[in-house]
Amino acid sequence: MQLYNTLTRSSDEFIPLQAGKATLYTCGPTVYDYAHVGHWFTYLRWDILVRTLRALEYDVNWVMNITDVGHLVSDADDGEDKLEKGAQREGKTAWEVAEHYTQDFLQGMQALNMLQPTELTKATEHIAEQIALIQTLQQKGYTYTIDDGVYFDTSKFEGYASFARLDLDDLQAGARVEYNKQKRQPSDFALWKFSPTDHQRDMEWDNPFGDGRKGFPGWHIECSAMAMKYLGETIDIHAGGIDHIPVHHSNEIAQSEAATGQRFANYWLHGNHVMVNGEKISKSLGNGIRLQDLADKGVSLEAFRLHVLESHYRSQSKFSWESLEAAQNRLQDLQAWADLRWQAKVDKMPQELDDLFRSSRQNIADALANDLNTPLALMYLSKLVSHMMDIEITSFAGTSAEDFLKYLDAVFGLTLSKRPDITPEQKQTISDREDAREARDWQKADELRDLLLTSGIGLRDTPHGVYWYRS
RNA sequence: GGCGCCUUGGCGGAGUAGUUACGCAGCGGUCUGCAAAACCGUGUACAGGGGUGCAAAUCCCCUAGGUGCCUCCA
Repeated sequence: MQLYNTLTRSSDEFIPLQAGKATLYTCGPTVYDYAHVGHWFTYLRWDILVRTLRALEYDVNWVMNITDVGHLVSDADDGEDKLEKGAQREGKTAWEVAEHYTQDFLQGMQALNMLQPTELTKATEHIAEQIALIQTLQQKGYTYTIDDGVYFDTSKFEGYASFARLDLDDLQAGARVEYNKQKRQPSDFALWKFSPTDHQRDMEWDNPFGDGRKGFPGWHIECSAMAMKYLGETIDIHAGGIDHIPVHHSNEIAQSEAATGQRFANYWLHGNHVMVNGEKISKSLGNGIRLQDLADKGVSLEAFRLHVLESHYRSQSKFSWESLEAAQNRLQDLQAWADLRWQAKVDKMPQELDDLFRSSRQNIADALANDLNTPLALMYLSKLVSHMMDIEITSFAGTSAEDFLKYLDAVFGLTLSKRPDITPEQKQTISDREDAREARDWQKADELRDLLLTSGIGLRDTPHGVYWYRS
């Protein structure tokens, strides 16, 4: 499998540490607000990554974090983080806020038919691991403590700038207002923050770093601590949003590799952002469309998934209702095609068609294995479908058909193989309608057709005969 | 100010040198009891200018526009 690796800025052959196994860490949500479609784009990208790895028969050990503490709003000295801020806004405790949005996120994952990570880890449940990692960094001389917390000294980690290709001098020169004068370099980041003295935080823990003040972990340390706990000091693949390259992932690499002396991750994958009306999605722009908004507009989440697949994860995608409608139409065609498998007039596919399925499946697999080229993979599927809708409409039969649908569901996360046959009664109704048409009793024929429509069964009269589809 | 990325037909979106991408929508036609579908046909798409090559959407340079990061961010 080829993966575009941010570490090398090139498409590299994927070679796991252990043959046949793949360890994967993907950055999960910060649960202080509802996830918007941009978040789901990225999470669906990694869902496809896992599906592709599994289709290639890798045993995937996948960890995703839930950031439920410590994600600082800024470097300001106010000791405020997103959870605490969200809590203030909603009149709840930070714990309640985290729980609410965590549940919402998990429901979203399920609704989108996303795979479950092997481990879904909460930052608040790994405070001890984070403290231990910070202590290791202290012992190795990578940290310094100032009034508001323990910081990582990025100047002590050689190559800090190389991952993101940062120019630290320019970073310094061009840096905006520097809030924290005690920081040695602008790029230094908090490993641990002490609680503010003027108010009580909801989330805070005892720690060995200060003068007895309680505190909470910085954002970056959780990913390193949890990734290494579950996946080891070196992991195969680390994936996340493109925005994380210069800060979060640079920091993860610095603190992890400073602590262990080992390469943290061999492959770094970054998903590009999705734009709405030419702008990135952000709270300040008020364009944070949520899954609920899709449902309100009558867009199925499966259509949304297909829409995500229609662009490549590394290109800056566009989100629009028009595109979603196109995806919905495309999905309906795929579903109508999948329904053909119950209406075959032969026991097994003709050899020629069987060969076409085999080559299509190979092409799809190759496209996915080539840095997750989902749009190209869908092209091969569409070509096969239109060929069948054209001349092989009654030949979608046998285990080849079923296996192919299952393969599509496995790699794309669709539900084409799970679409059931219609009932014997419904089949009888179709047959009765055919009789009525034969007798040119159009009124009765139309009544029967309408009857089927009320149970979600549509009919198409084609030169190859009548066939049904679920609408 | 610094560092990147991008610009493909009405819309979305693949494609890193030589084949119809594909999808959605549209248009003309065939077929059809009707709706729908299906089938056939159809659009001089590669931001602009220059360069290299037998050959460029694809490589190089310039220009224009867009956009991302540098600050929390999928």
